[in-house]
Amino acid sequence: MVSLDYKSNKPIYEQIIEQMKFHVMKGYLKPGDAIPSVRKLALELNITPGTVSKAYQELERQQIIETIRGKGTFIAGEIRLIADEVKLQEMKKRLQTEIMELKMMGYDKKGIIELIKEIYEEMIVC
Amino acid sequence: MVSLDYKSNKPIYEQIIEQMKFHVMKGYLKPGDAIPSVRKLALELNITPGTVSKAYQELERQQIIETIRGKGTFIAGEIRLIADEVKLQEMKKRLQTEIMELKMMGYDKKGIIELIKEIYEEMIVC
Amino acid sequence: MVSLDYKSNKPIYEQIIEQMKFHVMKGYLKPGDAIPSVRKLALELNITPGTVSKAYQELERQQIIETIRGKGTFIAGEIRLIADEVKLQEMKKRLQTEIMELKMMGYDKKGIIELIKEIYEEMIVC
Amino acid sequence: MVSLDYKSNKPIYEQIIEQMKFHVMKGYLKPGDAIPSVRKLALELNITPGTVSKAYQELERQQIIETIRGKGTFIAGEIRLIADEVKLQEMKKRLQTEIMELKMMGYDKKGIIELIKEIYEEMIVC
DNA sequence: GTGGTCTAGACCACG
DNA sequence: GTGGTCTAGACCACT
Repeated sequence: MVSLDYKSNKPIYEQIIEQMKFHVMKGYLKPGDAIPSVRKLALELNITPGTVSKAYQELERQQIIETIRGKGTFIAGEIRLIADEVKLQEMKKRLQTEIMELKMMGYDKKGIIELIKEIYEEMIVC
Repeated sequence: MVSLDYKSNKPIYEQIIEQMKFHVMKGYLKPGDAIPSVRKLALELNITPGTVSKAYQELERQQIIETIRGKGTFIAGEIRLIADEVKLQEMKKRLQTEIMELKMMGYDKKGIIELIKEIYEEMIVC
Repeated sequence: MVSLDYKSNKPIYEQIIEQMKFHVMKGYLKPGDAIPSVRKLALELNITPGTVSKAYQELERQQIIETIRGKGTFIAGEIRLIADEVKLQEMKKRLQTEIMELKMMGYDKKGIIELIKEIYEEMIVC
Repeated sequence: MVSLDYKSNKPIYEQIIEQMKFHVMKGYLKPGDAIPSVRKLALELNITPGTVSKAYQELERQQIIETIRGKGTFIAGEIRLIADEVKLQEMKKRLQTEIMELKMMGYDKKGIIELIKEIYEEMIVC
């Protein structure tokens, strides 16, 4: 369900967050679905529970999941990331950096759009 | 020439790298142009020379700049980022994450492409 | 494991890099093996952690080692130095200089080849 | 006569030394031949006289050239680099490093010998 | 003047 | 515990 790249410089807990979001976006996880307990997932991924906990806390903060005391953790009912202006600006900045990098690698506007489309399609299909 | 966001979680040296690349891409810095000395830029940015040095060394590794011993640092002759497969894969992964976030914020394919175009245009113009 | 020549004009961090590569090549260090933590090696060698860190970062760039966040540093899975053309040219130039010196010291072609063989054998055996 | 690579990390003065030795080895410069004055070469190479002077001093120390006061600088009568044990050991160490690097790039013993031969031939011919 | 290296020490995020 | 970043200051070689 969740596969980690320990060598990546991206923190483990962020990888968990990302993949959970991915599963939700693709519909593998639907509102109300239960997700593994902190301990279970930690055991499964062979990491410390603290790391999983950190991921879950952030997911809860973003209202992707909900914890019901004594019951477990579930995908939230209505999922829609809060699109605050600050967050959007940060994203644009990151995208700007990536686009610059692509340009310097020789991609032109058309090539970049193509690449984005390609990534988009891949994401939806598989 | 370089402006830092000291609050950002992005390391200072990376910010310098990014902005130098930006200036090169936009043509503000052309091959052969001298860039500020390590000490000078450090003074200007109110950081230690070591941090500037780290940025410059990484830029040299990427063949964006060239240092001439005892003389200073200059924009390299031929600038073209090496597009090795590993690097490209990493970039695609990062872009995938951004696109996913956008989708979850409500953007559809068209909207995302629009956003990319917008960012691209802004980058070229200003 | 690593022994430094503090008098050498060769930077300490380069000496560390070189010796780590040596150990890998000789099989003393195998893929997956943990290498000493930055602090531990620094203590052992009586140098500052920053210097060790610099060496490790360069080794990671060359894909000799991999760092796992919060865990430590390990010998990479597949080790094969990337043989880009630029690097090879630099090496040839250095070798050319050495060979010239040897010639001027009186070595002829045969003698040089003998010397190279000798160095090669020593390297493998001990 | 002397062509410099300002971008190289090899000091200018060392490049001059090397090339002078090269010319001597190839016979372009013979014992008794005059070499340019410090100022002339400095002008020609567009560098400061101090750098040329440093190179000449080292060449004189190695008994490759001789300065005759009021006359100029000349290639020494009998040229044979002093092959002291220390120097040889340093060379072997450097060669060892290069060979290791080659091995890790995939060269085997035969390939390395081939490369050395190749470099040797190139050096003699051109 | 230039960049490169190193020290001694600090703080941080991650697991 | 781990590695990554940064500071403040030093020394060095090169030009």
